[in-house]
Amino acid sequence: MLNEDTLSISQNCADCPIRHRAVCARCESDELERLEDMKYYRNFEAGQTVIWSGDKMDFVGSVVSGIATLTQTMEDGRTQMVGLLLPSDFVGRPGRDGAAYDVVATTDLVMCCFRKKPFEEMMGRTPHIAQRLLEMTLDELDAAREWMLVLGRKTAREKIASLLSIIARRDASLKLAGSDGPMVFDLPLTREAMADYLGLTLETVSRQMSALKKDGVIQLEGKRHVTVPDFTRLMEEAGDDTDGGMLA
Amino acid sequence: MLNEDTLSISQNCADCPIRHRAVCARCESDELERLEDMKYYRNFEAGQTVIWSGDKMDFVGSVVSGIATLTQTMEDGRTQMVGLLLPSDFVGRPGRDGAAYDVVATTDLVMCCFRKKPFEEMMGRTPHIAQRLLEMTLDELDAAREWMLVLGRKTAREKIASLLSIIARRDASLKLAGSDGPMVFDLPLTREAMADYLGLTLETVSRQMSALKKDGVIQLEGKRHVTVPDFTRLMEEAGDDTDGGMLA
DNA sequence: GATGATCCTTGACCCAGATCAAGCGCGCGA
DNA sequence: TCGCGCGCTTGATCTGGGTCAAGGATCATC
Repeated sequence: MLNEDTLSISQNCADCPIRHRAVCARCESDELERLEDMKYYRNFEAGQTVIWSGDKMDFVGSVVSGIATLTQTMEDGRTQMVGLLLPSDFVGRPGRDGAAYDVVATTDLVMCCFRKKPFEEMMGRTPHIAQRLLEMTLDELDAAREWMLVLGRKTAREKIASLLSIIARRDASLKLAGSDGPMVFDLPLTREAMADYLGLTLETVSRQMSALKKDGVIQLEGKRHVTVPDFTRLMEEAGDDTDGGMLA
Repeated sequence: MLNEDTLSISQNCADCPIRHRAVCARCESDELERLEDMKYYRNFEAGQTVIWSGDKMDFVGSVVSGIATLTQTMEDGRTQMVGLLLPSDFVGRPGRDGAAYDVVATTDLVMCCFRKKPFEEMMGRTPHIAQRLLEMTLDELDAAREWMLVLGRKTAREKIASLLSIIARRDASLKLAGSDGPMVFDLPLTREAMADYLGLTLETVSRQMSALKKDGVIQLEGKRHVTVPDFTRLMEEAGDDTDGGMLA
């Protein structure tokens, strides 16, 4: 429960792995220098809670490496994941003090944090930071709305296929593109986390994973290592427009 | 299917009903003048489609009066509402050409539209427009995430209660606040639209409305006119933290 | 005042996914 | 090497909400 895991890895923005995709993507080197003054790194272990819903937040920041989840919980314990934070994703909301959601590290996690006050001030004086954040927020809003369709209208099988295709697509975009060969990746989520993402129980997740495997839509090695022999097939199972993701 | 309903009501920004809440909330009068050059009003009748998903959009804009819905539809016809657009809400995404969702007028609707190109340029040169849009987008993102919890984890009865409490709260905030008396409002949505919002069928919506009525949580006069004698009770039925909305 | 059309309600039945329960397999600490 | 815990699978049963079907209420048009 102690988040004192603050490790000041001396690291500078110039060779940051998320340099070109995070909030700071469009900053010039003099602006990066100013950002470096207000920034610090924090490390979290898999399973650790980064922020509790309702806590006061005195920082905002970016995921540098690892994966975290945004979740909302009702009093009786029902929980729903409302966001999946990947490297370069932004955490926290300028202009608001309390955290609205729990943030939990799913894997080991490194975050680049900015002290909130100075960051807000800088955002006021540096338009393209706000513009970049707007862009990122609009993308997140689109993702959230896509997810509303999944939660509201898709069957359990379609939900699982949707999640797998999202993770597969993201993984492919990291490991530089190309190659129509089978897609291979490791699931970063437990069955329970998948259930929380999809509004299902973990038993249903397990059953549908088994069904997709039996039907040859995916292959499983162990519980987490997934091979997708035919991505188009997976997309069909997800109920998505088959040609959907192919533009852009 | 003809949207030629363009009616140039001569109207100026100074006495616009959403002046202080829309994207232009923080604009000075000289900036408003520039906005007036690129703006025009459009009227739609209840039921008319404002934008088809996938269409090229050459404008962005704000809802001035009336209500519209943002919906997503799968090939087989399943549809999910992903946003409810109320006066002052923003439509369209700067920096993207195609519309991502269908926008449909639920009631008669007046929109204040800006030609997209000039608006984008102005946004580049006027930081507080982007900042205001960021603020609004972050609010929408929060609303979308709240809705993900509703869609993923709530029962039919809780879903209905959640929707009613949202509409009741919004209505109260318009009719200036105060008064612990019963809240009274008209539902702006058909049972089918409510179903699309909540990921239910219209039959289930109807049954749960009847159940809430029978249990005295709401009173119904006709199909649309709702009285909420005890808002706290409604919030409990929604499964929300009873004291949730009371801060701020 | 009949004739639809639209929107809504209610009933009967069914099924996808939840719930309850048992057990497997793998990694880890003693 | 054992045992124990965690993550996962699988089976049996239950149920909330979907599906199908039959009207009712209100309104506009003839």
